[in-house]
Amino acid sequence: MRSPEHVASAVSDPKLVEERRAEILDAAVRLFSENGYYVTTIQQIAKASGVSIGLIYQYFGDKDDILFLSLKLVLDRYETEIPARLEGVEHPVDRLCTAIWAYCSIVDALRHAAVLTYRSTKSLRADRRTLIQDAERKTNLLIEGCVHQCVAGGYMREVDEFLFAYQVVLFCHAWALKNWALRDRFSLAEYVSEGVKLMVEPFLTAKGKAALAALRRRSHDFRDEPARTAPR
Amino acid sequence: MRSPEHVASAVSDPKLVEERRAEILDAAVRLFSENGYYVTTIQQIAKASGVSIGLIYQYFGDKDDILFLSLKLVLDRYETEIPARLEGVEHPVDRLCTAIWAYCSIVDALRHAAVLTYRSTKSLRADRRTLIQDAERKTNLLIEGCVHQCVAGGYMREVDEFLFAYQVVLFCHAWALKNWALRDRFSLAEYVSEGVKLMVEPFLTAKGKAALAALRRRSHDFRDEPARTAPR
Amino acid sequence: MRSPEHVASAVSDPKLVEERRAEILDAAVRLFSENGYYVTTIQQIAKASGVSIGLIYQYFGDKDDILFLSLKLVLDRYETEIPARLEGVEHPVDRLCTAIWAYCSIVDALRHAAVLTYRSTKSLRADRRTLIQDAERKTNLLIEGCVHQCVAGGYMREVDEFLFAYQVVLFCHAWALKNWALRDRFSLAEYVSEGVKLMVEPFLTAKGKAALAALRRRSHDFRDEPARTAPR
Amino acid sequence: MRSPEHVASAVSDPKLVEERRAEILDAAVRLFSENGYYVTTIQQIAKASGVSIGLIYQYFGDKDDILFLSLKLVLDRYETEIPARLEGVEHPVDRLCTAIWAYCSIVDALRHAAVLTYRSTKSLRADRRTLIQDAERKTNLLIEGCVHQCVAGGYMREVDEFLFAYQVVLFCHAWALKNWALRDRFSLAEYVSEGVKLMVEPFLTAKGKAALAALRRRSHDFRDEPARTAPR
DNA sequence: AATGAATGAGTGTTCATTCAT
DNA sequence: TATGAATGAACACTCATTCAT
Repeated sequence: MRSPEHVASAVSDPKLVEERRAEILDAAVRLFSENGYYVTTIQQIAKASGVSIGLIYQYFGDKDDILFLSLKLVLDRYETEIPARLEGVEHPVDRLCTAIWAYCSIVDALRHAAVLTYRSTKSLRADRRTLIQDAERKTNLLIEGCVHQCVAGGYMREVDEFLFAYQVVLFCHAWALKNWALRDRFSLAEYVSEGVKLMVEPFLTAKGKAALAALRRRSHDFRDEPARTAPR
Repeated sequence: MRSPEHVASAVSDPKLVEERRAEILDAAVRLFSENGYYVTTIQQIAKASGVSIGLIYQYFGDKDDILFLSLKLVLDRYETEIPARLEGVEHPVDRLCTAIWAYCSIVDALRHAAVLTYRSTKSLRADRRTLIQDAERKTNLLIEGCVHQCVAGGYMREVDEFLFAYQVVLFCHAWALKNWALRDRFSLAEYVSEGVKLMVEPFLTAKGKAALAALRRRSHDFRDEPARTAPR
Repeated sequence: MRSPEHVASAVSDPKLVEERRAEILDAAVRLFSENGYYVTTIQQIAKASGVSIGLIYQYFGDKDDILFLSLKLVLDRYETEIPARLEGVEHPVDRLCTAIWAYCSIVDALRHAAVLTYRSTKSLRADRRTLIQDAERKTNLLIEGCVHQCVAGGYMREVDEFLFAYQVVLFCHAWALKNWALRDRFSLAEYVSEGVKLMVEPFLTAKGKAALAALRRRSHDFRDEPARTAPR
Repeated sequence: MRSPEHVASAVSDPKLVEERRAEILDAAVRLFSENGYYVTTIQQIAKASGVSIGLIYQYFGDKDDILFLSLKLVLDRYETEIPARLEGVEHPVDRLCTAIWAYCSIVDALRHAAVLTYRSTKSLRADRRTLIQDAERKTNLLIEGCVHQCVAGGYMREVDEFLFAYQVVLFCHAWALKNWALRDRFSLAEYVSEGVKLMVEPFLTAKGKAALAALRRRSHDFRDEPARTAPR
């Protein structure tokens, strides 16, 4: 999962590689997110992660590698945490709403890092870019799956599931991308709630609507839902 | 409109300033869009626009200025061309659909430049960034206005107009941002058409639905609509 | 005197050359004095003197020319004004003291420009530097002449007249060079008065001392002497 | 003493910083002295000191830093070597004359660098300029102390000690500043000897004169005095 | 005679990367 | 494995000078 795929290291002990890379990437993601890829220097990453410059080059081939794995780290969070949050949630409508809620709250936790994926994917070498796009597609499929179950279960009328899922994903990303415009008008919970009204509800069948109503009764519009994402 | 506001030039003749700046920005937008802000050098811009390095600094204070005016140029296109396309369009539903169509086709024409606004706005100096965000807000209001008329005219049921408009805008931007994922599945016309189905149709009242149906009869699902934006 | 010697102009009318050069040099001396030769740009000189950049190159060959004539202008002031102030002064001791007073007050009026001669003479092309040094020598001879008359007249005992004169000149220059250290402790009049005590008085014969005493009685220690240099 | 105060280095090992800075400053002082601050490029300093351009920026913040430490180096020489030469010299008159001799011979050894302090102090950032002026004041106090002892010991009649000392300092600096005019007329030893006659002797009391005469008998007018400054 | 737009070599400075220790 | 001093190509930006008008 935390795949070192495509990125070679001069260090042999895989456990050490794992560990050190995590430390360095942690600092890199923070710095890239705050200041951007080109503005962040290797020196800064070295200082922030408490290792020497030379060591960074033992664990990463070059700066592009660090960016790649930084972006991968963010996308892996989506891919890992959304399913984790869906665990135990059975009803398709519940699953879709929970997925939206989960995605938005992860984006909220990683706000700057989420923006980074938009800012810096193009700075990646072409082959790496494709890998990142593949990872994004995979996350989209998570959402698309939820949508499909809703449709298949008769809770939602037929839609272009691919595009529908993409809209949902964009909506979640927007919480980071356009936070400057949104934060004055919505809390995260309100944002998710409005998102459901805007994107999900209109497509629900009678059966689906009933499910959503039941869900709302239980969760008071998601408002009491504790943030399950560990804040960073 | 093509506002040189906030950016001073060493050259006095305003006509010449207008002209040269346009030439240089033209090259800059292209290069920034293709390769990114930091990767693009002033040398490259100079060569691509056929002027000397020194001359660029007679028309722009520094590289940040060039980025700012490049982004402004793109946003100004939205702000100018969407109203132009709406001219003569009367019916609120028609206006909303036309706005979506117009926005998407402008984004299509400026594909890389539209991505640039997401990639590089954060590279701007903070005060400049605010100006760009203001310009984005203004374009959003164009869409929001269309939505409001639909609601006020009873063609659409009540919605959070701000968020609705933002969803529409994101959808249009997505055509550029996620073109790598969308182009295999949709032509531009199909994309717009699906967008209407996904974002507009579900909210229309009976009256609104009738209007949309009439509209579709006339325009054959937008599919025959010629691209009215001058390609760049 | 205001010699355009060694500096060619593209403009033929000598009166115009005289006039324009004066305007430009006026600005140049001020800017060079305040900010230094290398920091001052031709653009700044053009703006400050109210002429175009191109015109400057009609009246001066290059930037070095402007520096040369700027320095020459300052040295010419010494050479012109010191004799002017000595006019009508007969007694050798009086002449020497008046020369010191005159030199110091010119330096005071041209404070920054006087510093410029120390800062920037070395920036001149070698052949030009020699010309400036010649001009300095000429001013020194003015002082040396006064010293010689004192000695010849029996008012002063024998000294190395050349070195004595140089000490006097340095003392006058120091008012500009070390103004940061001197201005808190002396007014200009006090400085000159102390200078006479330090450099002249110890060398006076009895006859010389009497002359100085008479002089002081008349001029109240120079303290009431009005500044005869037109401030610039 | 060789104070790196106010200038930070990216390199941690203080011994290495000391060493490298010395190498680089050595080249910088030479180049600045010969060609001036603005004409000297970092490239030249790098080449002359045998290090890379980048390395210079590991040891100095910017070019201004290099100038500051260059000037400081020169002033530190005065401050260190004059007291060193005075060590063991007891008699006040002897001390004053020795100080003059020492100062002049240091100036002689650092001829161009001494000129640099006059040429380039104003090129320094304002806060740095003040530090340099403070250093100059400190050296002046060295001379002033000698003068004071002469007066206190009854070897010299009362004078403005501050100004007297300044005259002495100017005289020493003049050996560098006006070397083009002086070298044809005086050897260094003659210059110092004449300086004593011009500045010191006239103020000596009978007691002071006797001391000077004794001194001269011992040192044969300073003429045999070996240059104790290591030439650079 | 006068203008000022245009030029581009040259500057200080940065920073990814290497490599001796 | 780990360090961080050392490198130098590459960058943004400046400014003396030219020249068409």
